[in-house]
Order: sequence, then structure tokens, then C-alpha cells
Amino acid sequence: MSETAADLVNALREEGLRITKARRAICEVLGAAPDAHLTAADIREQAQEVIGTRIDESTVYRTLDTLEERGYLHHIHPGHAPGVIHLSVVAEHHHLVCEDCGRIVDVPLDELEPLLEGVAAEHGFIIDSVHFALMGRCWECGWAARMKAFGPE
Amino acid sequence: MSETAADLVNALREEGLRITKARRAICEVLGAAPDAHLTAADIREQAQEVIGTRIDESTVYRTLDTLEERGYLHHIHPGHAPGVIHLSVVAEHHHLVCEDCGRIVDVPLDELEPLLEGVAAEHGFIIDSVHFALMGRCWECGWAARMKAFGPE
DNA sequence: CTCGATGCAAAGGTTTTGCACCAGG
DNA sequence: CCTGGTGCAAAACCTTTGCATCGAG
Repeated sequence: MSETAADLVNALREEGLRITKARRAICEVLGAAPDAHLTAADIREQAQEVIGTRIDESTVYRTLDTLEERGYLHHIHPGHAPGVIHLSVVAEHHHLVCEDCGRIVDVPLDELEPLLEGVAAEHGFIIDSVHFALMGRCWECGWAARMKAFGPE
Repeated sequence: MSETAADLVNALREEGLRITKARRAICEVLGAAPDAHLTAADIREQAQEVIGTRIDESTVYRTLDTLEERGYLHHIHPGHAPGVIHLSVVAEHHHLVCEDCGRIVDVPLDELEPLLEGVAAEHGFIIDSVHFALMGRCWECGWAARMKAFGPE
């Protein structure tokens, strides 16, 4: 078990939550790839492999909710795609999501946070930087699109 | 019929698209409140009132898709809430969405666009500024949350 | 033993799709 | 006419909820 996963489990224990097979497996998955961009479905699949038995979707969602309530993780909304889960212990960052291929690129918070915070504050807002994704096109897909645009002529 | 709505209809005609009752009504709704933040359901409801007959959801979605493909509108993803439709002719802006009350505040593009563009470019991304929302808390909800935090003690 | 967590089933809300029919140009 | 647009029905998709049962502490 990864150190991160163990930390997570211990944290849950200290919160007075029960350590079940499903939860341990989910923590394992999250801890194994702390900087991955996993959906609930991904996590469920991998967690099932870890323990070799079925875990219900509802269990996954409820566990993730619990973990998020306690501040151990966040989720973001990458456009149309399903929500992406995100460990809080990992250095926080913004997300650039490619609308074409779904690729997600991380941008260190300090590159954008101060700017966003300032502008938001002027409009009476407190920005929640870890809860949204910036949409756009990655270099590859942007290039493909330009090629296509030039092609037909 | 608002001028904006008429422009939209004319634009559709010039694209060789057919002007149906449903489409005219939808254009009417969009043109009537060009800077509103409407969901597909809102648009459907209002469009039905305009013509007094039923319009199917699928028709609304297909019409909006068509309009978006041709560049007459955009949609954004305000977190968990349904997608929000947005006329392109209106001065474009970023959106701050309150996670608690759903309120949406507009931020002129020029306040953020250059900053976002620069950072995104460093990561090989071309930002699509009109296709996402920045999440956070509006002043009112942030205040309510702080009161609640202080209350129980 | 007790309460919290699970699985199962069902529903929720939004958006998409297939198909036969209708109507715009 | 003829093709594109519509309504209807059904499904897809992600997520949430109710309820009886199970198992961690």
C-alpha cells in the first residue's frame, strides 16, 4: 500500500469513519496515482481489481462524497465529460482540458491564482480554484484542426 | 420581434437553413434577452409560450446545436447545473458561478483573457474562453457561510 | 450490539438518438 | 416534390436516493 493511501486510511480512522474493504480499495487507488485524473468509473474499476470483488457505483460516489466533505479530495468538471477526482494532498493546480481529445494539463496554482483572485474579488467573488477546468485545445488537436481547415481547398 | 432575433433568423436563412415555427420562436427568446443566462429548458419553456404550441426538447437541443455549430451562440458548464446558453453577438465575457446559489456574474473578457491566454500558451493550449465557468462563492453566500461558521460556538 | 456502510434497484436530471411523418422552400 | 426539421419514444449517461442487510468497532 502506498504511503499516501495509508495516510488516507489513517485519516479516515481518526475521523471516526469505518474502514471497509471498499473504502480501503478506493484509498489505495487514489493513493497509487495521486496526480492522475480519474473519474468515478475509473476509480470503481480499479478498486474492484484491487479487492477482486464488486463495488457498487453508489458506494464509490458516497465514499468520494465523504472524502470530499472532509477535505481529502476535490472534483472538477471538465466540460461535457464526467467529473474528475483529485487528491487534495497533491500540490493544487488549475486544469486545462482539451475539448477535442479530453487531455488534461495541470497548471501550477501560482501561475493563475493571484490573477483570478484579484479579478473575482472586484466582482464580489471568492474563487474556488480547484473546482473548475479551463477549456481549450491542446497543441496537437489545434494543429489537426488547422490542417483540416487547410485541407479541403 | 427584437432586432437581434431578426438578425438571427436572417442569418439562418442565409445559411440555407429552414425557418420553422420552433426555430423562429427560439431565436425570438434568445434575441429578447441577449445577455440572459438561459438553460435549454428555459429556452424551451419561453419559446413554447411565444408560439403557444409544444416544442420538443430534442428540437431545442438540435436547434441550439445548429446555432452553435454556425457560431451564433456558445454554451458554458456551470458546475453541476445544466448548461447555459449564450448569444455570441453579445460582448463576450467570462462567467463567475456561485456554487451555493447559482448566481452568475459576468466578467469582461479583457480583464482575464490576456492573462489566461498567456499562461495557457506556455502549456501548449489555446484557451476557449467562452466555454467554461469559474466557480466560487458570491459575496452573499460567502458571508452566509462565515456567519454559519461563527454561529454554533 | 449498534450504527454506519454496502449492495441492489430504482429514479433523477440532462442530453442524445432512431424513426416515421410533416412542412418549408 | 424532396430534403431537412419535427415530435415522439426510447435510451444513454452520470449521479443520487430509499431500503433492507451486513459488518466494523
